[in-house]
Amino acid sequence: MEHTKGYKRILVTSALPYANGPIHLGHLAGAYLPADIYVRYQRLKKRDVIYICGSDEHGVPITIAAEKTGVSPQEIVDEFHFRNKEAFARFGMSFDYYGRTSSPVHHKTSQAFFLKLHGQGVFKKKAEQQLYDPKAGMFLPDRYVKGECPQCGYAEAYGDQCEKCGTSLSPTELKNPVSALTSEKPQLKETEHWYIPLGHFQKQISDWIATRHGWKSNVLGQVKSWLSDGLADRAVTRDLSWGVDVPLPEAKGKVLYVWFDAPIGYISATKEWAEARGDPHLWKTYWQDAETKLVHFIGKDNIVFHCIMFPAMLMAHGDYVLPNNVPANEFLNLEGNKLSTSKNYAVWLEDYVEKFEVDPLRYYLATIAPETKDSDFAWQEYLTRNNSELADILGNFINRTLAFTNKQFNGKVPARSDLDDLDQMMLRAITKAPKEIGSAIEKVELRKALTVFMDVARTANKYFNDQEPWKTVRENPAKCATTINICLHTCNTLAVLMEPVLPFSAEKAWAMMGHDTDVHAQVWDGVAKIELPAGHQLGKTSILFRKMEEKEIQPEIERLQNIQAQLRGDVPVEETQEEMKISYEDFAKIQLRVAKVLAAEFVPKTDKLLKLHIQLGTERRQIVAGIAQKYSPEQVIGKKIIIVANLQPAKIRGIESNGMLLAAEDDNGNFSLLALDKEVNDGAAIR
RNA sequence: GGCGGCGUAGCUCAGCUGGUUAGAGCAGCGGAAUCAUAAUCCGCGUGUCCGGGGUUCGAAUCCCUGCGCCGCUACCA
Repeated sequence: MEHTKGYKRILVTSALPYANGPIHLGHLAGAYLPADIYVRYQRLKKRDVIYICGSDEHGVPITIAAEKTGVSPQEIVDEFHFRNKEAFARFGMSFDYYGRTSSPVHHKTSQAFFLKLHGQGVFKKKAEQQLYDPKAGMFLPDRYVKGECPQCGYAEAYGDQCEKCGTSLSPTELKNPVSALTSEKPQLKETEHWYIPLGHFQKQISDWIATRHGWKSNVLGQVKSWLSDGLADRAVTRDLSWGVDVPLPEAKGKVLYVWFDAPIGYISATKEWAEARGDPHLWKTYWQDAETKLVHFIGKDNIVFHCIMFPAMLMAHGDYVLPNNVPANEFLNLEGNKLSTSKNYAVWLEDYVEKFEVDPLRYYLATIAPETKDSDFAWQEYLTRNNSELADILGNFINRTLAFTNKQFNGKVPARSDLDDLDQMMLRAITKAPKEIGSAIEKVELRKALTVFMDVARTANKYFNDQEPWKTVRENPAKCATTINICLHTCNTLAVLMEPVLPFSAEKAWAMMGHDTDVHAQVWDGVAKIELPAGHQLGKTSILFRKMEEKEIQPEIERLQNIQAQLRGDVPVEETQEEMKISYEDFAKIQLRVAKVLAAEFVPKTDKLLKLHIQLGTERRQIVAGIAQKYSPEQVIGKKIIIVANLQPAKIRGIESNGMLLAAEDDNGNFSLLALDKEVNDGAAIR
């Protein structure tokens, strides 16, 4: 099942990650790791392959993130572009080029694409009524309109969805809508946009889909569902200041819709790659020559864009190849729950690489790749797979072989002599493995590939046991030499076969085998026949996969459990507190008073605590406050602060605290003691 | 509401176009071995294959239906 038959080159893309947040495990398992494994394998097969990715940097969520943090959209995308690029590199992602859609080449490319379609009369122009903020002087994206939810009455619903009851909305449905930018009441105003009439491509797309063999059932299912619903017109422009300007004089203040420009990012990034190689036209070979096999790796949320809209755009344009396959993955869950970027329920790649080894994560994620259904990442299982498979089966086989060779043969490859049945079976196993693993990777069945791969190491351990070289070393040295010779060849084979999934370990293993060549440049098909001549000196042996301990992953598990507990409401969360209305009587129970700080000192052996002596009119008290990370004793002595005077006394780290100081803290960790506007005497009550 | 995917041993999952006593890994139990990262190898158990109906000589595998989980999409058929 050589999918690659009939093709001269392969162009692989992974979904452009959206540059408003960091990369997490779900992204990796779905769109990035499978592609990287696929590409690394194709390189070892000596095929002409390039791997293209980059940051998707336009669209409303980015302008919202910018508003929120008070910086420009460009600053947001700069931050995440470089952070994500760096994190990917540390994870071993082998992109040939990692571009970004804010680049000039991309702007030019997508404008040219738009103009070509526009020139062919592909688009429809439609006028429609949209909400407009007169004070800000702009049309409001759905997310920028707030108002009362018509379903549940929640006052802070957004124009696209109510966060409270979950119903999806359109901005005109909201009662008492206001602009999120200026709080002005938005007005309906006419605006014009260009639409791509996808319905015109319905037949062409259906016919093309019908020729797609070997596509995954989940992908075909989604596509057919869309097709049977009938394809509708879809806007390719919108009123926004952040994005690729629509290259028409009458389209001032309009940009290309992000869904339209993002996939063109694959093309722009390929152009930039070609330029960087000093061959500016090379990109055309990969995008416009029918002998190119184009493969898009994505998550299931992206199916419609890569199987319907982008192909329709490419068909309309006419110069481009269409995707050969779109092996979309399902989603990865985390410890049994859905990942959530906004709730911080995720494992972030940049955090992971600071604390742990990369290859065990690549291995575990590949073994649980959500190929046919959602799968689950569990730290405990990650640890088990690392210890019992990578360390005990694969690593230990290589280690026992090398240790034995070092001890009995001075670290030199012993000569092979007559082969018995077991020897021949082992040799057959390593000859057969590249084909089997390869055909699984070719079909993007990574779990299968990994199972076959690990079975080679299992077989090798059995072979070692059955031949008992520790006995034959005395009784039959020639047989012992043969056994170890074959084990060493097996190690050599494993070192290359692990490269797509375990690139860093492959380098280590290859060096341990005494090679000074590049493991990434080996030839997949000939791997079992690579010669290790008798007398070849092996490199220095070291442990390939370290065993991990429970205590290393315990903090990670606890962190996730805490977040879940908060989401379930076991721990009160801010939102419910905000919502709770209290009576004046409730408020009156709290005595707030002004206090003057007389003395302050750090509480020994704590990070956060200060012990304060305060004056409340005629009364003196001692309180303990958790502000030491933000304020030193010197900074607070003499200050007038606000305290809760009638709080039950408590002992904190054994020190009595008779009251609580008030301070404000925002989401970004900005922290301030409450202070007074004018001078009043200490002890004054607050009402 | 419509559509799609999935529902198999304690856990995580394989089982292609229907055909011998339904499989693997992990966990558990027993044994062998001692070269090796307290590593390896061998043996052992359990399953109304989500429920119900149907097609067939024969279904985990095909069809219908109900339930559950996940996702896409929506008041428009």
